[in-house]
Amino acid sequence: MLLISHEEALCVCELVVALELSQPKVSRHLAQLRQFGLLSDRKQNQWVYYSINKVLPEWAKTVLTQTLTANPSFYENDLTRLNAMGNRPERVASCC
Amino acid sequence: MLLISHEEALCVCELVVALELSQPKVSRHLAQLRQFGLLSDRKQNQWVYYSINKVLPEWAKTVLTQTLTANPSFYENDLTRLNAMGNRPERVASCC
DNA sequence: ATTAAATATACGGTAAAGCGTATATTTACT
DNA sequence: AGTAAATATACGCTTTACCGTATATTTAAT
Repeated sequence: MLLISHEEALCVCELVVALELSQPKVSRHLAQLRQFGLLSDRKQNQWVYYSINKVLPEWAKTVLTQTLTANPSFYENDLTRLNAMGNRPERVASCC
Repeated sequence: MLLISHEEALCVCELVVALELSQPKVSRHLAQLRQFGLLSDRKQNQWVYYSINKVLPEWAKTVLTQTLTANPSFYENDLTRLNAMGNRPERVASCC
């Protein structure tokens, strides 16, 4: 959630690299977060991008951003791996 | 956590009534929250009062108060039962 | 001293979560 | 058409969480 919040949107394969978790594991967890309304997904070509659900109540968004900005250490390693990742899918203009 | 935050401090028997959960269940969960540094406890006569750990980082306190003030419905029923509770132990001046 | 209230915890069983593997599906590329 | 990449999901197993019951401990009241 923090990493996605920081990056606006991430696809499954990016999260697999950043979090160093298996693809089914990431996919399953994302499915749950989406199911419970925390994330939304958007399909683009062969990739599925997950982002923070924009209809989340304001207090929930505040909780996220507070946690994010106050704790860079929570995701710095993930971010390092993400930035070191080769072949990251390119975003298309239509999305943002 | 929300209820305790709202009430400053609650003892186990108050939480048992407010949450309508068994005494061992409440006690166990409180023990875990304390163990992980979220709550602190203070013994007073035969009661143990749990409160939000004051050394929690600022962002965590913000998360709590944001969630608390934005969602009274999360704990309104608990609060009703707590206020309807008879024989609530009296706080002693030495504590606050 | 005995009893009662408040709390904590040990034990055992049940329920839930979590994960790896295998596989299905969709899309892109040749 | 065939292959490869990205994603989702079903299945079975293992691990963890969770809870009720019983009981120990501490403190207060009689």
